[in-house]
Amino acid sequence: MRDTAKASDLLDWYDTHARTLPWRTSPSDRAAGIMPDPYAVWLSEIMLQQTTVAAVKSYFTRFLLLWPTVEALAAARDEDVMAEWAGLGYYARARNLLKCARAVTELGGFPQTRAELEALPGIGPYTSAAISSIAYDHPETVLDGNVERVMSRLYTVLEPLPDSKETLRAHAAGLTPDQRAGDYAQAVMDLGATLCTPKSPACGICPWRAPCTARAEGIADTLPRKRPKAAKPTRLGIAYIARREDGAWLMERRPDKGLLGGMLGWPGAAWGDERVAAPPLEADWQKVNAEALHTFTHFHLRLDIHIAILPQDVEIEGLEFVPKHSFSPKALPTVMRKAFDLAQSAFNTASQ
DNA sequence: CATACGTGGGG
DNA sequence: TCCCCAAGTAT
Repeated sequence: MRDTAKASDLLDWYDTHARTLPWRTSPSDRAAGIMPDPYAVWLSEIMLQQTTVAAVKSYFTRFLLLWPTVEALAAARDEDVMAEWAGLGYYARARNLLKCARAVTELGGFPQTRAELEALPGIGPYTSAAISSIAYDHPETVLDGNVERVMSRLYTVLEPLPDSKETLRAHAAGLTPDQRAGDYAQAVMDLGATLCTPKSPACGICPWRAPCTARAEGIADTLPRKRPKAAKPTRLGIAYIARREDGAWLMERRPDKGLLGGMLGWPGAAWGDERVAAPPLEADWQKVNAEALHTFTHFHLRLDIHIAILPQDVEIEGLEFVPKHSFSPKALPTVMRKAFDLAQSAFNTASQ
């Protein structure tokens, strides 16, 4: 008879192979009663939503330096937080981060239960379970992309995602231990991230190699199955990048809802099937001989760049001039930074 | 329940 | 080059 997967085998593996991460309390420290700061757990989990560990590390460290407590973050200015989040993507997370920090401050601290956590902005089924287990050792079951992959292989779940999600959740719940819930949650995700990887899983050194049914059948690397994705259409647009004579840049704060919501960007017509020539004001606009190319989650974008120098006295309704000394390309979403880089080259060429 | 929502790295 | 994907959530 084949082995049954046991949490203890995974925990033993985690005790010696846990990754060292800036937001993580090691299994030996946890065993000694040292628990992580719930604020750090929450912050890291929000940043890690659909985002790689490598991308998150520097943002996490920077946020903790600037805002060491949830109260400090709650008191931050919105535009400062959005500027620091720039480049990390999924900007609704940053807006919800502030809402959540302010709600938690009002509550006097983070709640511990899944239900209470899930009532907060930006915290869904996965993140509530992650915080409750990692910060408080509540025996909640985390189900993220890693766990879905591990469970689909351990139990050979052939039904494609997302239809198989509840089946996978049941398997994951059956394995979740009452003790060391936080270590277990991080262990199963570490397993998915380091051994049970999407393309070439390292089954030979997996602590669950014996009970893994997909490995026994030689089909581990084909799971989980997923429904095919829709092709990405290409949209077109124009970015109008204007510099005032004193060096200030003409920019707009995008509305909170929708793509790049709450972020600073360049004025320009809405992106669609064709480029609509609608500059924000009359000026001697020059078309830059290069496009900014960018791919979002669900479409490709080709952005023409138009540049102009504006006189000192101009004002435009709904737009703002960002002074030279407070302007930083790093505070822009990546597509806007790409557009800026092309514009800057053009400005430099024009002035030579 | 399906879709919108970023980005950078790897195969 | 291009597609896949990464500690998902909101609507």
